[in-house]
Amino acid sequence: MKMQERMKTPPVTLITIAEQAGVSVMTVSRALNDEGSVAAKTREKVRRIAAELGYSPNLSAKMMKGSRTNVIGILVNDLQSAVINEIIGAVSSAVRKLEMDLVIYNSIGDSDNAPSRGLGSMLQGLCDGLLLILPRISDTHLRQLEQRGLPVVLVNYWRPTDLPVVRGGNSDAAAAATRHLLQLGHRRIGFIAGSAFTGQSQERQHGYESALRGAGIEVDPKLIAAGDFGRRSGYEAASALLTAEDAPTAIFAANDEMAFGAIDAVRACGLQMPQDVSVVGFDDIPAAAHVHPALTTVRQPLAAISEAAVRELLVRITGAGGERQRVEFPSELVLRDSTAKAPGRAGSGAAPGRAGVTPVSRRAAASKTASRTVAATVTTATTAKPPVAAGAAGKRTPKKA
Amino acid sequence: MKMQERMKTPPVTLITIAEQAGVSVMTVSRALNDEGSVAAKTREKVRRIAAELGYSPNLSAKMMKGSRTNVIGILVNDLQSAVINEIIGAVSSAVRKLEMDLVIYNSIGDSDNAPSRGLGSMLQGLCDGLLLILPRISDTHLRQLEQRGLPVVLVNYWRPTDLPVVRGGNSDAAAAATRHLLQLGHRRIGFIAGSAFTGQSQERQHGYESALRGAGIEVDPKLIAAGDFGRRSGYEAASALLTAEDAPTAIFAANDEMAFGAIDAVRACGLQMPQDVSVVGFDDIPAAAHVHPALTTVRQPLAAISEAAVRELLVRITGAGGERQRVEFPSELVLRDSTAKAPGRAGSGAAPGRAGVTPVSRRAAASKTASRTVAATVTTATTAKPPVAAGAAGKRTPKKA
DNA sequence: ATGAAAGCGCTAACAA
DNA sequence: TTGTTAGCGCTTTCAT
Repeated sequence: MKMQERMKTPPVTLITIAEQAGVSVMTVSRALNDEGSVAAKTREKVRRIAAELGYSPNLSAKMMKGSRTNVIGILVNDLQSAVINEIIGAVSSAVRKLEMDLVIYNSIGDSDNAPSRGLGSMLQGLCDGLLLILPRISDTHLRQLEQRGLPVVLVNYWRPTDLPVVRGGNSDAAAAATRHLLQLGHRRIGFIAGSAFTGQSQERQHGYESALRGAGIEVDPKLIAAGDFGRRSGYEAASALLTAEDAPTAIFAANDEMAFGAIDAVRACGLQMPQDVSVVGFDDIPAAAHVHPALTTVRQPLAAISEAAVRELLVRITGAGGERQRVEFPSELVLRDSTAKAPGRAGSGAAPGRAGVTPVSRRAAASKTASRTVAATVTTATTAKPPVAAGAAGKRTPKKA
Repeated sequence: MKMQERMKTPPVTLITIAEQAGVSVMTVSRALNDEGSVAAKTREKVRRIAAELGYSPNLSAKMMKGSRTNVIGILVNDLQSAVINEIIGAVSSAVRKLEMDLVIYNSIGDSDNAPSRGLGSMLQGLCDGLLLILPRISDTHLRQLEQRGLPVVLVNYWRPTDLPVVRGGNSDAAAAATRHLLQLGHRRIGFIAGSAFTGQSQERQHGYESALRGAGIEVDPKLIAAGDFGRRSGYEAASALLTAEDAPTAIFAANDEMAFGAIDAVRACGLQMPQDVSVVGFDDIPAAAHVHPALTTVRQPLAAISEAAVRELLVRITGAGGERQRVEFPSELVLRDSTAKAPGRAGSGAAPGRAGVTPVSRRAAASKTASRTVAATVTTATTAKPPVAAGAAGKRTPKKA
């Protein structure tokens, strides 16, 4: 016996069921899909047999006939990213509510050249529509997608495109974060930029710069350091900023990971957090509440974004109408313990609701993971009105279960 | 103009190419797949045209013919889980090396009843094989899968099954963690169990109990609390343990999330970490290094596990032979700052390499995210020898980029 | 209410 | 080397 034959049950098809039920294949199809008219008794019988046999439809065949598969696809390039994972989780819930299925396609590494191969699979087959999350995809490929006629919605994409986009505020919230630092009396505020793929870093930097200008402060290019959204790059950028002449008293990193790196750098320089240097991040990934000191950062309403993205996609799949090309949700500033009054200054103001709070009581609050959120300026959607009133001032951060 | 017709390019099929090239469909198929014999010149031409037209094969059609799709699927039930995400990332790399594609199917919520619907899609179509990661899947469904003849490999599954399993050590590492606490002088050590789905919590509890017995300590059921792997449940379980009579001086949680909750609970009880109470977790999720105090925990070699799982799956897909039914990798204890000598005791020993380290210097070490790892007992695989020599004592934790 | 036939895009098997 | 035929599982169309 050289070949140990595996006992595979031949797949159950409509034919199998039809034979068992003594009806035609077509009747079975109709019975199972609730389409056309089938005698109640027949449908009952067919369904029972299908259940008994453990029938499950062959999606490929279904799709080949051009009908809907009820599967929507997500294309991501970095499953390690906490933000992306939160979005995926939220999308997952939204999709489930619609009784549809979700398939995630990980195109990590396909930075620019080869995504078409993988895309092809999703495209041609399987899914009715595609959600692109923080794609590094090139414009060329975006256009290819569009032409295929497969419904596509971009999530958190900020570069110019004609494709529909659902996203969270960057610029306004970044400005709010910067103003928060200004109110604490900081005058030299460093910025650590991320990579440019999705355009988000640029938006955040824009908010940072406009807040400075709004306060009558010149933007100093020497205070702007380049990073790549990774923790290490945040460490290095912050180290450079802090050891340079006329170092900043506060650092605004374009994402939380880099902010973590910046915190490490502050300590490595022998400085105290937040007394000597304040640090602000962006994203409010779960770890942001758990680092020490807990990170003041900006949170996008990822659940709302995800739900809207799915809704937009569905509208395009069904052709129901009412598409929006741009949907934006305001982000909100989350105050925690990584920011404090600028050293050697009384501070020209205090954080809302936190005036006079000493570092000690701040830390106590941190241990309970409590934090307050402050509304960022509400971004008005380009072609649609802001779908939710997110970001009410003073709203409590929901505790993570 | 009521209906804004979308301009969809009709999909490029073999037929399109065949017409353009003036050959038959079959020749095109052969040319593109390098199968059969095709004149070099013809193949060249066909390929050029295919490229020009941006052809990408219809996977569904391909699969319907029963040929390989070069896609492997992952079935998960919780994309929010940090552990699962790390596994997925590692699997992703492994799959990419094989020039195959990866599709993730999120079956969250399908705890027991309805996974067949979603499973069906993956099964019937799309993928050549399936990796089940920490599935909550019922035995019935497992068996169904097996019978379909679709190659399946379970990752980190601990309940009894005939299906192939690749997993990381639980029991031995949990015993090592418990012995670590014992060496620090702790005698009353609480255990917070997780949910029972994958059998992992039971394994960890088993290690905990056997270590206690090995030290001649009776297992006290009152020291064992039930959780569900969520942070909140860890908080509640730890609160209960700490406020009970004869409270433990150390708590071993079956995963990091619950350990975080336990740390919160310790503080909420007005106790100091780690002077009054030591806490140990399991998993070493990224956040474990960033909480305060940094968490002593157990790390599974997820990269090795993932690679082995993919390899096992591929072996089954190709029928190349050399299958292993059980592959296990030893896990290792990661010492950080959440564990210290038992209060009011000299301690019957000290953690390897950390004797005499005061809390102060411990915290300093934490800020650099430095940690040491200690080998857990090596678990010998059931039907195969341990594939890697993971867990050398004293090995440095690789710094996260 | 039910059935028969055709065909989606592709490839295995045979034919030329 | 190339082409023809058939059919994968399903649904749409047109009959009955």
